[in-house]
Amino acid sequence: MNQIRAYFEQITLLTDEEWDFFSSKLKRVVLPKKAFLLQAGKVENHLSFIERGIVRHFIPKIEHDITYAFSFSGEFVSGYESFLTRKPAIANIETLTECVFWQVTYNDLQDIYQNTNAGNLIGRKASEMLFIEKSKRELSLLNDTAEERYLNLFKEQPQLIQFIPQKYLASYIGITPQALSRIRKRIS
Amino acid sequence: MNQIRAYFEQITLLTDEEWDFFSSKLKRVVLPKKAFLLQAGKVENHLSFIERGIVRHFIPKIEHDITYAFSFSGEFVSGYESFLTRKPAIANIETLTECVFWQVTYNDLQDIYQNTNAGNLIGRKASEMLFIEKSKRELSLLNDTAEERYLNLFKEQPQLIQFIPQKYLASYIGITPQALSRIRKRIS
DNA sequence: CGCCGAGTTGAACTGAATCAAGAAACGTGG
DNA sequence: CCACGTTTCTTGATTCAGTTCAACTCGGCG
Repeated sequence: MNQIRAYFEQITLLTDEEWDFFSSKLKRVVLPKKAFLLQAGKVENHLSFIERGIVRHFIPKIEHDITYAFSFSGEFVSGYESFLTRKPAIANIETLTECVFWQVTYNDLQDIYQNTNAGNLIGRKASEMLFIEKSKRELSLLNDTAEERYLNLFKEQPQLIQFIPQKYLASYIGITPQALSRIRKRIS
Repeated sequence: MNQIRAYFEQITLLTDEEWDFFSSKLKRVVLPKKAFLLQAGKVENHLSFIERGIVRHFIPKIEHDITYAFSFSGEFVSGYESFLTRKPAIANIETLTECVFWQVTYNDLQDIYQNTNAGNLIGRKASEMLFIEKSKRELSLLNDTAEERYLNLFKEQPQLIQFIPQKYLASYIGITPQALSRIRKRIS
């Protein structure tokens, strides 16, 4: 759990009381590979810190799913849209490896927001960071070619390519597995 | 300025003291059509509420700009990535009509965050909303065809189509003006 | 009146989708 | 630990949406 405190303290120093209050709300959860952290149609009730493992966010479709994000150890993960709006999630979140999470519930988080200054600040900063990430992704989708997105993925997340099946990477890039296979052939 | 207070009070009720503190920081700015609210390369120093008018966010490119967002009266606008990170903006923000803004500076906003509970809360909620919007856009770019994105624009922002030149809409959708012209012909 | 930017239309081209089939990798049970 | 079946990856042929380049029209403005 120390890595969670360290994560927060990149944003703001916590008193021991603040940390005790927050950490008392955390519950450790272990999921095997290919398990659902969140199912489409249900309301996301957790914010989860990934101690170990990789998860995939995807929209289920009849023809083929749309994988639109991955999350890794050392990051927070949630069906954040559903978590914030309290509406059913349209996405699934699935473990790609065995995962260890530390979870806080929605109600406990609201409690933290209301009772600690640090909580509200961290919540704001976290949302700001998420916004910035999505903004970068938007520009990449508008501006870069599929090949450029694949190469950027290599550069920024080399660990991805090893553990994540290509069909998911393809979907994340916005192309079919066949097209990704051809791109890989071309640039190798 | 009352519409700003109303905007905030969708999130949380403000005491008169809180509102007075906040509104004392606001400065009214009027810009003509085709003026820059923010220039790429400069650090965004303002968060601006649009009392009247429309602006366009775009990345300047040698070949052709990438228009990636619009903002309208009744909304806040900022080169938010630059504003948050204090790094030079990569985007321009340009008025498409004459505009009236109410602006708060970065330092004044930090002041508000530090000295009011409501400020931090509103900042968090605003960032959360922005994140949700960008998430929707991400899915639209990954999943929808250009034609679907155009039709969605019609449905959700009918006022856009009248006031915004098609070449900007085309860029926003992620296609060339020629392609948009053909789509319009096909569906009409 | 003439010019210029925006929009339209056409023709050739291109990156990726689709459909289809074969090869490789993976996991599950015996 | 091997054998089988399933899934993933690759490769080919065809189709399609959108790009690019180019020519032309239209409307507004100096």
